[in-house]
Amino acid sequence: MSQPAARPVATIKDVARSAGVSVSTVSYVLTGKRSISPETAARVRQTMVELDYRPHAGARALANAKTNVLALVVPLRPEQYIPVVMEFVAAVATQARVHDQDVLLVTDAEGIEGLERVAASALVDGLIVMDVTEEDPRIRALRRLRQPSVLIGLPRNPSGLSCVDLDFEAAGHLAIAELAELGHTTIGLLGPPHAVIERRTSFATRLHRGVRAEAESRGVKVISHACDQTFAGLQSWVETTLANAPEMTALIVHNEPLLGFLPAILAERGLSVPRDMSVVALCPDDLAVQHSVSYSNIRLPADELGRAAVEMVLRQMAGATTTETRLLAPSLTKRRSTSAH
Amino acid sequence: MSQPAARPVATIKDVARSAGVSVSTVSYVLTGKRSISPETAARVRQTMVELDYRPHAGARALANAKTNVLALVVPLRPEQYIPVVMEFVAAVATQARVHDQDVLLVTDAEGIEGLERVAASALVDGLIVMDVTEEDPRIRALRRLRQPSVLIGLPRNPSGLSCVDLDFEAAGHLAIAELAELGHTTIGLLGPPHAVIERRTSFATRLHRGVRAEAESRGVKVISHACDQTFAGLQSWVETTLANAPEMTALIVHNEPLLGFLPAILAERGLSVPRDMSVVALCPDDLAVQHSVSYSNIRLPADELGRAAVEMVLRQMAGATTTETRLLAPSLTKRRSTSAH
DNA sequence: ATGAAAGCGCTAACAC
DNA sequence: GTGTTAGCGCTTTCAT
Repeated sequence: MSQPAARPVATIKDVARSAGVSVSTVSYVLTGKRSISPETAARVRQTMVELDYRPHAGARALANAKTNVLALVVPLRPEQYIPVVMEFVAAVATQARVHDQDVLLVTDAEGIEGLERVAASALVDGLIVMDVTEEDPRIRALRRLRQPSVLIGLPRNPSGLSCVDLDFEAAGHLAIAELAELGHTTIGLLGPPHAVIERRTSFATRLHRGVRAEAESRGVKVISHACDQTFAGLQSWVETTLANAPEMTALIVHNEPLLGFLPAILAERGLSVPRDMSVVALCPDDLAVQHSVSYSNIRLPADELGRAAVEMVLRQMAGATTTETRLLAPSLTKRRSTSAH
Repeated sequence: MSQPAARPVATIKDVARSAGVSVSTVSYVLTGKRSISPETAARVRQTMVELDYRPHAGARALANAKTNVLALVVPLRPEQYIPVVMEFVAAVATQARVHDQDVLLVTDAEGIEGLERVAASALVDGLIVMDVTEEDPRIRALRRLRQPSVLIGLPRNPSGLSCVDLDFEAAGHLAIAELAELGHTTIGLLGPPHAVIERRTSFATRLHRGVRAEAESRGVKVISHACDQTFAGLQSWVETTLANAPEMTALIVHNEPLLGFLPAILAERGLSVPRDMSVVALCPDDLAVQHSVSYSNIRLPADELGRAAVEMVLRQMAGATTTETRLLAPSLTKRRSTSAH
C-alpha cells in the first residue's frame, strides 16, 4: 500500500556515464543542436531507453528559460455554456500537444493576480485567455507580461495583443440575411443570459451590432430582450414576446440550453418549427443536430478557434513581433429549422 | 505592437543585493524555515515588492524536487456528459489553488504515455485521474510512478491507489428503494450511452449492481437497455420499452441530456411526469432544476469529489503511506418528478 | 541571526 | 565529433 520502491531517477549524468560519453553529447543527442556520429547517437538513445531516462522539466526550464507550458485561462461561470467552454479547452489542449506544449489550467476566479503569478514565476511561456470582455481589466496586465498572450474574444482595444474569434458581427448579418431572404420580417433574438450581456462579453455586443445593422438595411424588425436560461424562463419570454409581436415568425438563438426547450414550449402554443417559427441557432454543429428539431445553425467553431489560438501564441513565442486579430468568417448550415414564410 | 520593453526579471540575487543581505536570507524569508530578525525580514519583503520579485518556478522545482503542480487527467469523449466533467475540473482547479498548487491538464487522448511523460519529467507532484474504468490499463502505469495518484472512479482492483467516487451501488439501492416505497413495481433504467457501458466505466456497472440487488430484494421489475443520447434515440427507447412493458410507471435516469428530452417525449404519448411516470435522476443538483420538470435527484457531487481528490493526493504527497478508497454516500432530494403510484 | 557555497539537472559556449 | 565547464535561480548545509 506504500509508495512503490523508488528506483532512483536517471539523470543526464547517468546516461552519459552509462553510454560512455559526456553529458553535453547526451544533451545534443536530445536537442539535435549539433551533429553526433550515428553510432554514438544510437548508443546514447539506447542507453536512454534502458535507463528510462526523461529530462527533468524544471532543470530544462531553468537552463532554457522556457517551460513548454501554455496557460489557459478559463471561465468557470455557470452562465457561460459549459460544453462550449470545454470544446475550447479540448481544442487547445490537443493542439498544444501537437507542438509539444503542455497546458496549465488557470481559472478566471484568480483574476489578474492569477495571470501575473503564472507568468512572473515563469511557469508558462505564453497565455491563452478565454471569455474576454470589451473592456477587460486583464488586458492591461497581459500587455505588461514578458510572455505573449492570445485572447479568444475581441476587446474594444486589442492593440498589443493578438485576438481570435468568430466574426460575430458578420454572423449577425448572416443570420438576418438568411431569414429575411426566406421572407421573415419580424425576428426575435434570443441571446445569452443577462449576466453575460452585463459583463459586456464581447461576442454578445458584436452579434447584436450585426443583427441590427442588417435588419435595418433590410427593413426587418428585431425583437430582443433578456431571457432566463431555464424552461420556465423561455416559456415566459415566448409568451410575452408573442403577446406583443404575434407577427414574429423567426428566431435567432444564441443560447445553447434554450435550444432544447424551444420546440416543446412552442408546441404548447400549437406552434411548430419550422412551420410557424423558423430558427437559426448559433452553436456548435454537434449541438445543432441532437435536438428534436435539427437546427439550421451558424457554426461556433470552437475547435478551429482553439487551434488558432495555440498557433498564434506559438508564433509570438517564436519571436513574431506583430500582433494579429483574426476573425473567422461565419458559415451557415441549413437543416430542418428554417423555412420560407 | 512588439513585445513590451523587457525590464529584466529580478532574481533572488537582485533582491539580496538590493536589501543588503545574502541570498540565503532572502530564501529563508520566503520559506520561513529559519528565524529572521523582524527588521531584516521587513526590509527583504519590502525589496521584493519594489523589484516585483517572484521566485522562478523551474529553479524551485529543481532545488526542491517538487513543482507544486498536479496533473488532472480528463476524458474528452463527447459521450461523457461534458458539463459534469467540467464541474470536476472546476472543483479540482479551485481546491488546488487553496493549497497553492497549480493544475496541468492532461487529456486522456494521450493515454498511458501522457501520464508517464508528465510524471517522469517531473512536471507534476501528483496525479488525479478521471473517468476510470473497471480494468483501467492506466492503473498499472500509475502504480509504477514516483508520484502518488488518486482515481475519481473505482476500478476492480484499486490496491496501491487511492480512489474517490460517489457510491453508485448505494445510489442504485436508494433510487429503487425510493420508487418502490412510492408503489412502483416496474421501473426503467436509462443509463449512460452504450459506449460508456462498453468501456466498463466503473460507475455504470456499480449503479446497475445496486439497482438489480435492491429490485430483486423488493420484487420489483427493472427494465434496462441502451438508449441513444439524442431526442430521436429516447423517442424510440420510450416507444419500444412501453410497447413491451406498458406497466412501467417509473424511470431512473442517469444520463443528463436525456433529462431534457424526456418530458416532451412522454407528452407526445399523453403521459406526464410525475402523474404517469415518476423519474429519479442521477445528476448534479443544478441540472435537476433547470428543466420543465424539477427532477427528484440523487446528487452527483462533482465539487465534493473533486475537492476530496485534491485532499487525498496532497495527503499522499505529504508522505501518507496508506491508500484509501472513499465512497461518498448518495443522498436523494425529492422534487416534482416523483409521486405515489 | 546571518553568510558562503555546494548542488539540483540541464544547456551551450568554449575548448580540442 | 566530442569533452569540460560555467551558468540558469533556487534551497540548504555548514560555518560563524
